[in-house]
Amino acid sequence: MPEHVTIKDIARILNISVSTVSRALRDAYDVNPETREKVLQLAKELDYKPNFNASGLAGGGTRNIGIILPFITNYYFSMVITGIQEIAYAKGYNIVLYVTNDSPERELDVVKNLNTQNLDGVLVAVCSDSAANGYFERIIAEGTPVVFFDRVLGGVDASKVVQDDYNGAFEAVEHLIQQGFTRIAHVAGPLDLDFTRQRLAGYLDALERYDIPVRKEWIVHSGFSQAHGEDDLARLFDQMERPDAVFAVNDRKAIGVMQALKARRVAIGRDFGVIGFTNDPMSTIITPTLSTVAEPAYEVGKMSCELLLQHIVRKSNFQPREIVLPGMLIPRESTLRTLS
Amino acid sequence: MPEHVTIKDIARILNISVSTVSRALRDAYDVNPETREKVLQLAKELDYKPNFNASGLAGGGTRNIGIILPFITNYYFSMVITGIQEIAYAKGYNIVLYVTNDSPERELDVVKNLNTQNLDGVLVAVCSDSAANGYFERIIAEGTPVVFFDRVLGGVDASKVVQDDYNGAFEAVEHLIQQGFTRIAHVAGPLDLDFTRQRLAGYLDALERYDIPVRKEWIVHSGFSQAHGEDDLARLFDQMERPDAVFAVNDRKAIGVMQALKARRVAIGRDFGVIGFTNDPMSTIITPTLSTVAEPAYEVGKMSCELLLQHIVRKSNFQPREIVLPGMLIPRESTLRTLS
DNA sequence: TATTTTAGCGAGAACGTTACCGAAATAACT
DNA sequence: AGTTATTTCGGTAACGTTCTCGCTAAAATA
Repeated sequence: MPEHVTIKDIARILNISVSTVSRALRDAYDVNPETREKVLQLAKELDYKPNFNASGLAGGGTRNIGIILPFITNYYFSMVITGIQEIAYAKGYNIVLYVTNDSPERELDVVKNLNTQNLDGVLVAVCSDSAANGYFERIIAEGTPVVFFDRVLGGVDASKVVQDDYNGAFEAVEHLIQQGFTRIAHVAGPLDLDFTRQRLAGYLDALERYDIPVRKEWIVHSGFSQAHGEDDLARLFDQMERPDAVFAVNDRKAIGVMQALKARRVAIGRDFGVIGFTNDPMSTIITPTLSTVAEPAYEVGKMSCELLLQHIVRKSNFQPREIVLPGMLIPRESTLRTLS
Repeated sequence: MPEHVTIKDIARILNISVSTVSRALRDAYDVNPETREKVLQLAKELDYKPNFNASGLAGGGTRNIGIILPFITNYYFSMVITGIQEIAYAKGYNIVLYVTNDSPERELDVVKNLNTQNLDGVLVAVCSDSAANGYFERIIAEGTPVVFFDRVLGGVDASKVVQDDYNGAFEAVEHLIQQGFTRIAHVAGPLDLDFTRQRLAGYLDALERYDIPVRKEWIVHSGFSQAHGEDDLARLFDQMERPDAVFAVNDRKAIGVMQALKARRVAIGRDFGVIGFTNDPMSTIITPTLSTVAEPAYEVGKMSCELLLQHIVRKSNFQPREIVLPGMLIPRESTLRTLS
């Protein structure tokens, strides 16, 4: 019953060879526009669907692209995937999803077992403490197109798409300063990730720019979760001298910070400024609403995918590119001094 | 350089035929345990990776399973995927992701172009107003294993995994009643989705069970978003007689309801009860915290995937199953009368 | 012992496509 | 006119598996 129409059927009916049909169906190389038209016409009529297993086997593409990332259960990554998916769908590519749970072992296993014969290319956001560096390099050296996004890997010869973490952080801290906060702490993430370092750098440079001395004890870092944010604030409040504002590496941690502040009955906004990074919808739900730097997650996804597809079609003569997309400061109540 | 070791290499080295190697690598049918052991040993040594394109072409499986769903940017679906992914990874299957954006046209297009030759099976949550009924039936009739989850399709002969929407809704409304709310409205979702109807039924039966007359004007329905929740509450408050509590079909709408209530300076909890459905992390972030019915999203994902894999390996002699997983009532501040 | 069964294996043909190369046929030059 | 390019096509061999047979040798049966 699964009577699938193949390239052979088309060839037989049109009384031409399969080679010609194959060529006509892809790019009109070595084929008469007329016969090409006939092939396309008949293919549509018969509802022909190419078999990508065969195509992949024979050396053509599989039309599958892989995504390797730590999580999908947060706003940022799910938006990135949505962006990727939009482009992939438009261009007729399928997405194969690999979630590493932010575990280096899992990531390593995924990359080792990445069947690059099944994949035309891979989009990747590495996990914290990634140990797969060498394996990614090998895949890239073998010629598989790879694009890193958000959590990029240093030193490898591949395209990269990130948001402007440095300037976003700078603007966030600048905003705190302009709101009159001067004792600004930074609740950071794992420092092995590039964007964490970028945001830290933006924080440091903003302080320097406004002649505010850096206090190392006000830079605390741990994981990315809300609980980590709560812990980090506790560590900040355990100190003799407390800060009066926090720039958090992301919204989830900022929300943890806010919850911890609420538990301590600190008036967020008026007495204590909090700003995050991401623009997670949660930041509009929490009271007071959380100021943040909006990340162009959807655009990061789209851009990454577009780059990857370019790499795939141009294959060897494609120069890796590094793209930085701008974020946007979104002031809300958590940094508003005038809040009653 | 991409020197990939194949089944032929193993055969040549061991001086046996490819057929034997092939059999040894899969299930030990017609192969001596000794030679099987040798093959497995050498395969591991050479780091042999099967080519699933070839396998798929030749009639074996592709080790790819598809997921078709409306969104990935909400808590529920992202958790379901995480669950699916966990099982798939453990069993060595890849996940191919199709996001329909809850658009019937898009879904139709995806299903029509679903290359079932590339997929061993498909997991699907249909979109609102799905028009792909017939196409799913065709795929199923062709023998492709399909499991529906959450948003199931009625009448088709396939496995289904859902949470206990009816009882969850019943318990939610019962909880409102027990908290002393009597004028309970229902902010529903699109009624063409089965689980929306189930939750409505639970709502109606709970009212009946406690001898509370149903007021049709207090049952409003629209989409699933927060904005829809705000609109629905406005419609409720436009009426002469207002309810004193709302059971919302999901947390996003419940949050919309809460925001609209806050704008109207209604004391949520004390004067007006709100309960949602899902247990989205947002429900713990909002003030007051939102009571809800926790959905076993992760378990739905795991169970769906397990069922699908069973179907795949047992192929024709697999009886479709329907599984209902229990939810759990989680009372929080938004239904607490005693709240100051 | 003669016969049948069974376990284990191999040969070869698929599966649907693309890559490679050569053959016509036509067009464009001397 | 003869020669050379160019365009358009077809034949055939892959790609790495699985599948369907059929074969051999050993084991079980008569």
